[in-house]
Amino acid sequence: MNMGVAERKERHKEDLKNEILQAAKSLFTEKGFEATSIRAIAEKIEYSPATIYLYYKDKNEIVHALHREGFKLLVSHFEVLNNVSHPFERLKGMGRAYIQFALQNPDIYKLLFTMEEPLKHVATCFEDWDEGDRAFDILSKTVTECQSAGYFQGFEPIKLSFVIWSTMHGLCTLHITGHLGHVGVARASDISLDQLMTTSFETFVQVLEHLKK
Amino acid sequence: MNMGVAERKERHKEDLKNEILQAAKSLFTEKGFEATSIRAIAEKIEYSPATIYLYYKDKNEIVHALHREGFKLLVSHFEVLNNVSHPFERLKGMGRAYIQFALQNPDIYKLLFTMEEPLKHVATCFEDWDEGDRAFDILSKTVTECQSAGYFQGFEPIKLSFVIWSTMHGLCTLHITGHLGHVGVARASDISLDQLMTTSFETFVQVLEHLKK
Amino acid sequence: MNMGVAERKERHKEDLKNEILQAAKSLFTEKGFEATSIRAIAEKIEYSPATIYLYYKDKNEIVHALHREGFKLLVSHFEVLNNVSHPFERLKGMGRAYIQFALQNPDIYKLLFTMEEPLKHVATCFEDWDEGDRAFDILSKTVTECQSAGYFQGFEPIKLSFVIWSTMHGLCTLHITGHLGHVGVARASDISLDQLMTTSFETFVQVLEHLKK
Amino acid sequence: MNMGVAERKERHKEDLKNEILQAAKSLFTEKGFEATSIRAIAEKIEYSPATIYLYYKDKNEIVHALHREGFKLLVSHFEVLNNVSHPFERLKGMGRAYIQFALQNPDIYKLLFTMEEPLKHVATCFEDWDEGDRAFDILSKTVTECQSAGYFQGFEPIKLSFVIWSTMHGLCTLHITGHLGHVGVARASDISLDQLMTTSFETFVQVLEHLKK
DNA sequence: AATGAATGAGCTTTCATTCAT
DNA sequence: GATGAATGAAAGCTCATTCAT
Repeated sequence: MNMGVAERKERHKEDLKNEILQAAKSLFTEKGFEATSIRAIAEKIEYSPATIYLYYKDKNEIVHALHREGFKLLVSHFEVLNNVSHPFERLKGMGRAYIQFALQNPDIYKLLFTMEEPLKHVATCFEDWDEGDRAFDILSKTVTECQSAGYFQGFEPIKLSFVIWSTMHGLCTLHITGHLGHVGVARASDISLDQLMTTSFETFVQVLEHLKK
Repeated sequence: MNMGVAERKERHKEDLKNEILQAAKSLFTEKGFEATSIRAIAEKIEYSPATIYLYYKDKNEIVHALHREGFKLLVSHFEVLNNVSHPFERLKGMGRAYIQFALQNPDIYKLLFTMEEPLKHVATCFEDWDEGDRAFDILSKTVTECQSAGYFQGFEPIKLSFVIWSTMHGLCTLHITGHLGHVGVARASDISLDQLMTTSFETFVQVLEHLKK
Repeated sequence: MNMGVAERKERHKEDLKNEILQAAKSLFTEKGFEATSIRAIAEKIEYSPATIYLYYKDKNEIVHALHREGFKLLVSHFEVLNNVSHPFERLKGMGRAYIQFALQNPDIYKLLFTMEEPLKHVATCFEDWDEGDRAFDILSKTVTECQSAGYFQGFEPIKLSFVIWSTMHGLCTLHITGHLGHVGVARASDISLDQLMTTSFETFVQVLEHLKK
Repeated sequence: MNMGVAERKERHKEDLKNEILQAAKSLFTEKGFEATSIRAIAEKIEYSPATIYLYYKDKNEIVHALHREGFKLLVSHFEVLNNVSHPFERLKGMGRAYIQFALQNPDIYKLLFTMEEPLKHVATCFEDWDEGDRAFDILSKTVTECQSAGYFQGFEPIKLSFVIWSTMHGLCTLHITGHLGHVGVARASDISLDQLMTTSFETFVQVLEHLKK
C-alpha cells in the first residue's frame, strides 16, 4: 500500500459522493456547465473518470443533485426568519438572507438561477421543484401579509413578488458575475463591492417603504 | 476564377469581418453559445473555417467583438429615446427597450451580462468597456433628470440607478433562463410568459411612480 | 451472515461455475455476444463481477467453456436419434435437430461455427475438439449406413458428409444472420422465415432422396 | 516539410478514401465489426482518427460502402458467365466463381454474408440491396433454365436455388472460418484444404447431376 | 485572400480486470 | 469464498486550430 492510496483514504473516503458534488459545483460555476467535463471533476478529486460513474449515473444526475441541495440550503436560510413576526421586517430579512446566500454560495446560486440545463431537467421529472416553488411561496405569502399590515396597497401580491424577486436576483447576479464592479461609477468611488451591494439593497428597501400607507 | 468566387466578391468583400460577426450572433441566438462552432459560422457565410482565422485570431476574439457590438446595439436602442423629452417617460421607454433588446437577442444578452469570461477580458484590456459605461451613464442621467422633474426625491441617483438596472436585469434573466415559467403561480395561471414580463414591468413602473412627489 | 447469503448457499454453491456458464449462454443468446458483459453475467447470477474471476480466468475462458458445452449440447441433440433404426430417417432427424439447435441457440451456434477466435484456441490446445469431431463422426457414420441401405451409391461418405453439413450450415447461418429474409423473393412471398427454413430443408431432403438406388 | 509528410503524399493521397475502405475491410474481417475501432483503421493507414471522418460520416457509412463494393465485385464475377450457353454448365461455372470470389476475398465475403450489421443498415435504406437481389436472381434464373434443359424436374426453382446457395455458402464459410480444416478426417488426410473445397464442390455437382431426367 | 486537408486534444461513457479487505 | 472500490484502456465522435498551397 503506497502513500497516495493511504493519503486518499484519510480524506473522508465514505463521502466521496459528496466530494464529487462539491468539485462539480465549483467547476460548473467556474467554467460553465457544458465546459465542465467528467474528466475535470475526476481530476479535481484525484480519482479516475470511471469512478465518478460509480456514484452518479451521468452528468445530469450530478447537476440534479446539486440543484436539490441548493434549494434546500436556500429554503433553510429563509426558515430562520419564521419567528420574525412583523411581515415587512421579515421581508427585509428575506432579502438579506437571499443576498447572503447568493454571496456565500455564488456557485450554487448560479446553478440554481442562471443555468438553463438543470431547469430543463426539472421540466422532465418535476418532482423536486417543490423546493423552488416553496421559496417563491414564502416570498409571496410575506408580501400578502405586508398588505394586511398596510404596505403595498393597490398591488397584486404575486406580481409584486415577481418584481421583488427580480430586483434581488438582478442585484445578486450583477454582483456575482462581476458586472457591478465594472460600471465606471463603482470603479471611481472608493466603496467596496460588498458595501455597494448593501447600500443598493438599502436603497431598494427605501423604495419599498415608499409603498406604505 | 469561377462564378462562385465572383459572386462572393460582390457581397462587399471588405466587410467580411462584419459578416462573420452577424453570422456568429445569429447562430448564438439560434442555437446557443456552446452549440455554435466555428464550422457552423463558416458554413453560414459560405466560406471555409480557415477563412475565419484570417479575420479573427480565435473564437474568443469573436466573442469579444460581439460583446462590443452588443453594447453598441443596446445603446442604440436607447438613443432612439433621446427625443422623448419627459424624463420619466424616457425612463419607461428605456425599460421597454431594454426588455425588447434582451428578449430579441437572448444569447447576446447573456453574452453581455451573464457570461464572465468576456468580462474578464474587458478587465485586462478595458478599452472597450466605454460602451458598457455609456449605457449606465444614460440611465443615471435620466434618473437625475427625473429628480429635477419631481421624482425620486431623497434618493441618490447612482444608487437608485443600480436598483433599477438590477430589477430590469433580474426580470430579463429570469425570463431568458426560463425560471419565470417554472414558478408554480406562473404555471397555474393562463397568461403567457411574455404577458408576465409585460405586467411585471408595469408593476415595476407602478412602484417607481409611487416615488413621486 | 444475512438471509441473502444463506439463500445463495442453498442454490448449489459448488456448481456456481456452471451457473455462470448458463447465465453467459442465455445472455449471449438474448443480447448477442458483444453486448454481453461480465457485469451482466454477474448481475444475472446475483454475484459480484469479481466473483466471476474466481471461477474463470477471463472472458475468453468463459467463451471456451461455452464452446465445449455447445458441442456437447449439439451431440446430445443427435444422440436422441440413436434409436431411430432406419439410417436415412436418422439422417433426416439429424438435419431437423441441427436446425432446431441452431435456431434455438443462435449465438451459441455462431460461437461454435462462425467465430474464429474460439477455433484458434482449439488449434493451440486441441484437447477439447473431440466433441466437434464426434459430431462430424456421427454424421459420416450415418451417411455410411445410408449407403448400406441403398442410398448415395457412388459417393464417398466423407465428402458427401461435408456437402450435407455445408448445406445445413449454410441454411442455418443464412437464416440466423437474416440474409434469408432479405432476398427479394422471400420478401415478396407471404411465408414466414421459419416456414422458408422448413421448406428449404424439405427440398434438400428431396434432393437427397434422388440419390437412392 | 519533413520526410513523413512527403512519404505519405507519395502513397496515393488522392484515393485515401479507398485506402480507408481497404484498411477497414481487412480489420473488420480480422477482428470483427464491433471489435474494429475507427482508431485502429486510422492507425493502419497512418492517419489521425479525425481524418477518417473527413471521408466517411461514421462507422456505418464505411461498412455500407464496403457492402456495395463487395456486391458489385461478386456480380461482376458472375457476368463473365453470360456467354456460357448451357445452363447447367453455367450453374457449375457460377458455383466455381462463387467459391473463387469467396476464397480470394474472404474478408469481403464475410462482410457480405456473415456480418449482421451491414444487413441491418440495408434494412433501413434498402436502395442498394439491388445488387444482392440481382445475384440471387441470376442464380434462380439459371436454375429455371436448367429445368427447361431437363434438370431438376419436380423442384420449385426458388426453393432449390435457396438450397444451392446454402450449400455454396456453407462450403465457403466453413472453409473461411477454418472449420473445414479442423474436422478430424480432414486433418488426418493428406489433401490440402483447397483440394478439399474442390472435391467437395465436385461432390455437390455430382449430387445435382443426379437430379437430371 | 482563401482553402482543403489534417490533426491533437478533448468529450462522455463502458468494460474487463485487479486487489485490499 | 466473496466483494466493494477503483481504474486503465478503449470506444465513437467533435471541434478549434494550423498550415502548405
